[in-house]
Amino acid sequence: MQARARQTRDRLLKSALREFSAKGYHGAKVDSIAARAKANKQRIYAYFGNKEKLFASVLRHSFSEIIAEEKHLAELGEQDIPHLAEIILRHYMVFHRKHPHFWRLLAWENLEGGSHTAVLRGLKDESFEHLRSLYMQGQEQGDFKKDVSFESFIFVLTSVCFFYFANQRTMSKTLDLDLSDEAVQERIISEALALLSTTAKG
Amino acid sequence: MQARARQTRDRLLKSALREFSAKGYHGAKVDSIAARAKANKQRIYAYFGNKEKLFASVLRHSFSEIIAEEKHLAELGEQDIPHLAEIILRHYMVFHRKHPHFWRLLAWENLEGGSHTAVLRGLKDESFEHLRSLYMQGQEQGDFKKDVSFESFIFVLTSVCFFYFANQRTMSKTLDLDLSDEAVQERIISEALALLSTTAKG
Amino acid sequence: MQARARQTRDRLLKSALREFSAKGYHGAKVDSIAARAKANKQRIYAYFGNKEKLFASVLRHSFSEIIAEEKHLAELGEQDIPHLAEIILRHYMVFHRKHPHFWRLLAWENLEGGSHTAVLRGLKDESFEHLRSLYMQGQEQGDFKKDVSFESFIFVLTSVCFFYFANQRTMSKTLDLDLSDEAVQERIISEALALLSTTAKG
Amino acid sequence: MQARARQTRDRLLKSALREFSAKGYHGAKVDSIAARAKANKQRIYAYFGNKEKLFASVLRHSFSEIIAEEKHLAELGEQDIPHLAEIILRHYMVFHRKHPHFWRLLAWENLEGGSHTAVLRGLKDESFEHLRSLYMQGQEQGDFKKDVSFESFIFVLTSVCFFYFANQRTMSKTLDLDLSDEAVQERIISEALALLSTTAKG
DNA sequence: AATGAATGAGCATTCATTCAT
DNA sequence: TATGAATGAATGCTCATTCAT
Repeated sequence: MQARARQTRDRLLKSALREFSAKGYHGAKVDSIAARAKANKQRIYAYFGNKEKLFASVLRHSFSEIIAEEKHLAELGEQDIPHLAEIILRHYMVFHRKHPHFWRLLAWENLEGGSHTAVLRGLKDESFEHLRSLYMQGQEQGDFKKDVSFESFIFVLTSVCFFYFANQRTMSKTLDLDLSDEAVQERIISEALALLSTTAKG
Repeated sequence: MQARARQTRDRLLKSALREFSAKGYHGAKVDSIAARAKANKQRIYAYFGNKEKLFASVLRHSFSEIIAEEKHLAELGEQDIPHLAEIILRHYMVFHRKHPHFWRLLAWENLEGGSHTAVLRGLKDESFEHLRSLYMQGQEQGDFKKDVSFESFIFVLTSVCFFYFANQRTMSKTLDLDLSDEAVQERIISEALALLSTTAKG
Repeated sequence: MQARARQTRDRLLKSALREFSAKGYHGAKVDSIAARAKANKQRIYAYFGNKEKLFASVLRHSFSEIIAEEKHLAELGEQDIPHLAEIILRHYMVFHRKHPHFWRLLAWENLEGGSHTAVLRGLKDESFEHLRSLYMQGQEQGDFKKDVSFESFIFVLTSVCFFYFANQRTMSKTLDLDLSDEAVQERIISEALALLSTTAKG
Repeated sequence: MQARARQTRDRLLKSALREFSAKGYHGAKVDSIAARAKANKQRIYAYFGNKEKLFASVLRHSFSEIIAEEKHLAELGEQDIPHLAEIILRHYMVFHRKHPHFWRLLAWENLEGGSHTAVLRGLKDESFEHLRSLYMQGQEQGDFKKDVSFESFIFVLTSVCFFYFANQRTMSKTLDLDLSDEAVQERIISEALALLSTTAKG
């Protein structure tokens, strides 16, 4: 593949990411994707086969690119264990804010049948395994309750962060709070952490 | 409106709910909705105006029907305060399991622009206000931490339940747990409650 | 046919006249006609058969009603012969202004194939025959040129009047004159009469 | 635009002219236009935007093409002034016979709301201005009556020609004359000219 | 490699007409 | 007589995909 072709392909991927993220699979139009990429529509079929395969490519490509940034979590050390909940919670909040396409693509996937989900398998494994070992060490040390498994621990943290962004529109109305405001976000974070008094010492 | 018309209208609403819930606004097709309802396509325009208004009707109708069931929460009394977190968490888990369309419609709305969200305004207010007063009473009594507002409290509970269903597919893979299994669900619930040691007494 | 039915029928005819005149056969909608008449759509089929037959009825009914007013011309006497051109020209100008549906229905008919034209046959005959005899008498007397037949005479007069209304929109633009203005109309009339120096005496 | 595209576009324009001329804007169907042009329906939207814009294109294109033929009138010289009425009358009769779409499109426009008429503005101006100067010169020379403005003069001539074709069907019945017969046409022309004894000399 | 041209199935919506009460 | 309910064939327009240059 020549340099020019690579560039066209990249532009198409970027454009497709924005379209799919914004409008979902059915809402995104091949014409728009091509137009936004300033490429000829036909190139999509030349490079990706069809719309469906383009979607899968977008998922694979942007997820791996995004998740590459998660290294931060993989570099945590023993000294971080007592503040693990806060570190993770803040990490994901920053992460979602930085990568607004992530939760959207995930949500589309969960809604539209998840036929491309296979792509995701194993993507998070590494950092998760590291966090798991830190958490279990924390349980031994009495930092975390013994009756709360790592899965549940990470599940709750993940839920809050995802939900914060994914349901921002509707929850802002329900709670009469502007969740897009950073101050509000900070308040929710600190209060949620207070609620999750993770320590086993009570 | 005659009886026959009412029936046709109801069939259309039901069919539309299923279509919109399954495929979202753009993915749902008017033809399918009519076909599934065994009604003539034109009836949709006679009764609802157009696809968009049909969607709004579906939202309004099924949400109000669903939320009518939330009365359960509105009937909680003082004696329930100490177990409020558990009651709410279990309530929403049951609720989502029973009404699989709810989180889907909500998710589509959040993804597809949320232009119909106005419909939802005020729907939850009543039960929420009741819960809020119980929670604040609980704070006075020392059942709940004073530094955790009702908004954050309910936010975390809501997040976990919504996320449990909305991201079931992807999280099952990530955590290597079958979240559709009731036993797994029970485990997550109880561990999450352990994590949320809501009591102010430590 | 009962009184109520007769009223409904009449309202439908009136409404149909306005719709067909304004939008032509294809542009007029059965629903609109019924709605404007505040009648049930189905009545149209009960009373007239279908849209096409309704159109024919409108043509027949309103033409005969309109033309009944042409009696004025049938009452002209010998003393009017010298001013026949002016009388006829002014008559048709007033006529068209008073019955704006007339030229429209005629124009639709001429455009859309004229399949209903048979309806018109003989409608004008009476007054025409009277005018013809006056004109021929005028020719004998030297009021009119002998080399101009009645047909051509009436043709030119009719043309000017019809064209004045039928092409008002486009001719106003072409001539940069506001033909809907009564003063302009008067000017055109008198100048046209000057042009048609009908007298055989020069 | 490539050669093939240009051909397709031209075929569509031609087909659209026939359809719109025959059935008017509402009566013409996009499917028929495409079918008659042996082109894919979608091409209409690619080349013209939508039905409305196609109609405007047809109007603009065929009118300018037709009117290009009016040069004949723009080339008249001083020696033609005495016979101006006859020249113009015969010119328009030939013109209408040759371009049967012209009066039809005009008539549709006048009937259907004339929202596209703006397209026509200025199209005839040139030849009209030339005729106007010849006419005024003729008035000076005593060829034409001083009390008949150019507007009225041209109005009457235009009326007769337009009406002759536009109301051929209905007038043939009314006058019991076959206006489509060339001999009849010739008779009407010469008699009308006799009637319009334009000369100021009487 | 890239682009313009063409296609056919699909989609939301409308409309004349018929059926049932 | 009158009205509401239902139908099926359009109708203007879009879209993913393929063909030709």
